Amino acid sequence: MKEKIQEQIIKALKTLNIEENNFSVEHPTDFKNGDYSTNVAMVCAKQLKTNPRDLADKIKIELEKDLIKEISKVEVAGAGFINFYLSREFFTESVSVILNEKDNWGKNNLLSGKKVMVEYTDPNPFKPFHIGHLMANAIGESISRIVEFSGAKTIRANYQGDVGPHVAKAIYGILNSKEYSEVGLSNINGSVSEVANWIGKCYSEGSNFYDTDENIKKEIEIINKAVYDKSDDKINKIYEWGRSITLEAFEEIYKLLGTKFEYYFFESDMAKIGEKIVKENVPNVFTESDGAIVFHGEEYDKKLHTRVFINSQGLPTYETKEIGLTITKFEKENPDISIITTAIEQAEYMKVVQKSISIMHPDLESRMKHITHGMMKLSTGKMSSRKGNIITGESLLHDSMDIVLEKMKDREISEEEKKRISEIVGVSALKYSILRSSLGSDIIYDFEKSISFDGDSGPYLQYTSVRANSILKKAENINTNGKNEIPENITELEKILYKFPEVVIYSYNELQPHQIATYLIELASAFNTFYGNTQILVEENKYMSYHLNLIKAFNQTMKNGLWLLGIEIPERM
RNA sequence: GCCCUUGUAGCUCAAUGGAUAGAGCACUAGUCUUCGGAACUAGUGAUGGGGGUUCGAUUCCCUUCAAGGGCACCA
Repeated sequence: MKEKIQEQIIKALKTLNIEENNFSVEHPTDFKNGDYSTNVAMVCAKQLKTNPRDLADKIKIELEKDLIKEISKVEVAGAGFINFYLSREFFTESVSVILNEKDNWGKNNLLSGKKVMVEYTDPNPFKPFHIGHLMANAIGESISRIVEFSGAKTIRANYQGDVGPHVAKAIYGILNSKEYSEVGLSNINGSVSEVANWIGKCYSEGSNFYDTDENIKKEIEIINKAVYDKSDDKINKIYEWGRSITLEAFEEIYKLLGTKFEYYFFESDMAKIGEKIVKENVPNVFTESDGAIVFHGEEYDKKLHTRVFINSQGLPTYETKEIGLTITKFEKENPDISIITTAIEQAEYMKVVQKSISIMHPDLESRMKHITHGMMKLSTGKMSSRKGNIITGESLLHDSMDIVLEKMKDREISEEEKKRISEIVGVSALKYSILRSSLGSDIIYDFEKSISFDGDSGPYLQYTSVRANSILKKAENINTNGKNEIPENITELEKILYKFPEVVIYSYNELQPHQIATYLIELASAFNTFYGNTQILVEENKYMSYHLNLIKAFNQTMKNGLWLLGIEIPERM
């Protein structure tokens, strides 16, 4: 539609002998200024040395000579805006387009035939899955779906640190725990998530000892080495046990969150691959310095800095593993775009690593994208899994689910269904609170306020949908014959519905899921207004079919939009 | 010290260089409308400070203040 309007304007300019293509056609923020608006008169007025409003009037007259059927009215307003009002036919048609396209409504093919790999979540075995991981997961999943909606084949990947000092600290904590010393591993029982939490606690304790006791620090370093070379049977046993049980616990969370990964990469596998690449590229890319192998980022871009890739003891650092990972991804899948989602603290680091890769493989430079989210912070201070003052993802999910159960306590629904609903709604509350704001800035997590169930929230969107569904269900048995007139005035709901595909494209271009969230809130709010002052299922209503179609179109759009945020809609709530 | 982010209503967040800066929470006043009140209607209230570019700046540039992150052997 936008393109059609642009064509009309260019045609009008031609007859007026004006040359200008630097104007824009946009949606005005306020509906009373029309459905589309152009600034063309203001842009041209200066070079023609005329008053923008007079010029706008002239252009308007030209436009009106040959108006396309989708436009009912053209007006000049404000400082010289030309506003276009879409016609009744346009809106009626767009509702039927939605009903035809169903689950494909809103898709585009900007990435058709392309392959996109998205890496996100990245929790570490032996450490707790905290709200930062929850954040990365919600964002990464949404980005994956937005990319998928744009026609790409999407590959989801997860990168996990299964070696390193954190593992040794956890193992030390386990070895010195009361539970282990009494009975060994055989008697540490409980559900998978309970055991995983216990391991997380052992990590935190081991970490405290590491920081405060020199002797224990040395012990932990010995364990660390043993983990690397697998030289100690007792440690190997604990390692295998702890690794698999924490990974299993993560898997339970992914299931609840609705994520399914195609690839799991582990740091232990990436180190060797990266090390080989780094060593092969000394001295042309990497250089030796003080016994270590480093990359001087600032030599290529003064905003970058130097980082160590292989330390002076000959051990590969995280940077080297990142190279191994990146190259592995391209070798295995050769994605057209490789997206990585991490916290913002990795931003400067990633720029340096990606620069080093770009020098070795110039063709990859434009294909690597790093998106960052802010840090999740407690209102009481910074979270640290080392200090143990973290909120685990699991406890947060359960708190959220408990609130839903509490709200439903008087409803006559089976306990089993209530549990299922609490999962869908609880996850939605959490995901929405993460996805509602743009990526990049910090989220201050306040225990009381951060999960919302009304207003600007995930459950509000679900609730609106559930109500709409409820009407449609009741309408199934109603005879709508002869009730299919269409009112002349256009609802705000219709003025929002047709914009959905544009929002998806915008959201993809910016890689910003919150664009979808913001749109859906506007949409739900418009629906609730419509719902509030329209009587839909009364016998004498001649607009019944039109109203029901509008509700179906709303529901389809809400369903597709919530899918992009990784949120399901329950049958009832 | 250098580099990167971010400063919008009391709070949490929006705003593709455009029109009267939008929401939610909180607060105030209403709606018990039949189809689900996790709702609806209305009101109060904001661009850190100072310059500049522009017909037009929350948006771009400069400067200043403030917060967060990063800057060699952690991940």
